[in-house]
Amino acid sequence: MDNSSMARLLAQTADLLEIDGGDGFRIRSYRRAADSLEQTTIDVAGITDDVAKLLAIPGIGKGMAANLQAIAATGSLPLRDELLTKYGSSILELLKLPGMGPKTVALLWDAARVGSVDQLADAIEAGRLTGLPRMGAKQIEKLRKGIEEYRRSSGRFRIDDAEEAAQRIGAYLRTFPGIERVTPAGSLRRGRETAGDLDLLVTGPACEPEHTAAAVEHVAAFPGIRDILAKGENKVSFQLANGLQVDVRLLPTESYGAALQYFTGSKAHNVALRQRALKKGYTLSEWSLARLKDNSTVAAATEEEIYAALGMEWIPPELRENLGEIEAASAHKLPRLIELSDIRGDVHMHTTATDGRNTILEMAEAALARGYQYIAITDHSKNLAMTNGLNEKRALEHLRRIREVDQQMEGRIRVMTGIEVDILADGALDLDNEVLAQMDVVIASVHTRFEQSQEEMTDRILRALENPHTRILGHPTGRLLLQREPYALDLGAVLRRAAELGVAVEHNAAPERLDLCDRDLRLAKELGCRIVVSTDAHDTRHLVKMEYGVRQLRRAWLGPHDVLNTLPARRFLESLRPRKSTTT
DNA sequence: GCCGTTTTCGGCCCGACTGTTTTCAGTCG
Repeated sequence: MDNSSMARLLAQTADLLEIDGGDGFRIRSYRRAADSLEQTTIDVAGITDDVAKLLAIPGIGKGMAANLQAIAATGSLPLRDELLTKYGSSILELLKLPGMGPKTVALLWDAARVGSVDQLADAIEAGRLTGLPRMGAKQIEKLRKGIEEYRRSSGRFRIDDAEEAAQRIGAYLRTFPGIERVTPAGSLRRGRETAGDLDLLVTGPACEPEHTAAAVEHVAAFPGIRDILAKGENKVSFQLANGLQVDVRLLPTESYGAALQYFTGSKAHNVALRQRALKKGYTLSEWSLARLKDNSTVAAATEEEIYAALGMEWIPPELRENLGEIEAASAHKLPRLIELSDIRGDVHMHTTATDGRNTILEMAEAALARGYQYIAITDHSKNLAMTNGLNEKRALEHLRRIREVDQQMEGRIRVMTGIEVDILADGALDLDNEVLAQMDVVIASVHTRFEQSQEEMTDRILRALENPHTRILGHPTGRLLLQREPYALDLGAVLRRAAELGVAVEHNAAPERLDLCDRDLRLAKELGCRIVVSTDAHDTRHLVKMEYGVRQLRRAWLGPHDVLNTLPARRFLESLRPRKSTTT
């Protein structure tokens, strides 16, 4: 079992203990152990028979080591199983509803025997919640909305989870002699934020017609499979433990391009493309582009050939949504899209000073290794108490240390000073202007989404933009993917004002928080916003998430000139809103 | 349940906000 799966079991146990009213510190130690397993590079399953090595992992003591051994031996944890038996296997999904914490879950269980989202919906309909402590009309309405949202989003998976699964399965498939290429198609290849399922296209000698039997068996023997849904001559469909459905297709090499094109989609793009093929006297299928009159093949082995035969440039998968890309490709006027290698710096990251896991120096070294020319260290401000946010005094101390590291790097990489300052309910920033004035990069972000109306939230952010020290608006929509709606705000008004004032808007690249969707990014460009893409890294390893952010930018048709942090360090800083001097 | 000790037990991130409250419990970050 991999570390993430073990971590999930520990985290679930923590949630269950909390519902069960267990000791808070014991619960936290389970959470900490889970985090630790996510972070460590050690393969924990491989060392469970060596207690000394287990104890060397932070957050793992004698008790937790025994838990890990139990997991390795049985695939589960006795305490977790016991609690799931007590409360039912669906109890944890309730925690995903907004405003629903362990205490409320416990209350609903005790008072109404509600143990799942469906049961909660029934209980609300039947009016069984009215009269319960802390269950007023507003609270019940909030739950009702939360259930709707939950039902809408369940069934889709975050792109990084899908990607991780694709890589794991791909690595496994390639161990089979005769399997050469494994390519993800579908929404993963198009770079969407979520994927409903995973399409993997496989080619190689073992995938040629009439010879697929052994390869099919190999696919079906993938260790992570929960359930096989279908198994034919050239397709295996299965479900992973997390519910993600995977379709693996074995393809002859000569029709690989046609299949890749077909299964990459989108549907709208393919429909438009097929219409175009028909006009030219061709027919396009997952097997080939062929002449209508005699069914002879025109192109099939590569996508490039197919698009070329239709009189088009090859279209990057991110653009295939039938939003004008077919016309542009026909006129040979596709834009030069931004690429990961265009990014010269990452300007939003946290360190051990607040809730990050690496030091300033470690972040700088990791960014240097990625080939960046600069970074900005932007830790949290004091209002985020839970993260050990910086007050004025600590922020200035931190600024000094950032400058020291900058010196230490001797020009190999520029380390800019910065802060991610919190936007309070009234739109004020939670640090003194004298401190903000000394920072290279001031990112102002909303972190708390209390019940503000759309007007109030918009106003809150507009006020923050007016603060002359705000240089970047951080994660503007606060959307937590697949869990919450964005907090309602008039994004158009915010982006318009940001453009007027020269405040850059951040596209947060972290997949768990992809913030401006491709449509929002198109709007930002139309309105003339300066756009910054950054990872919000809390760990050196998070720096790679830049890749996901860049893919969203590509989906929005953005090029290198549309994004500020493709510029060299000095020009990047000059392109931000001018710094306000300290004294007025 | 972990940790760091003053080696045997006490400490373990905390402040803002909401709703249902008559003074506060619960959630969130």
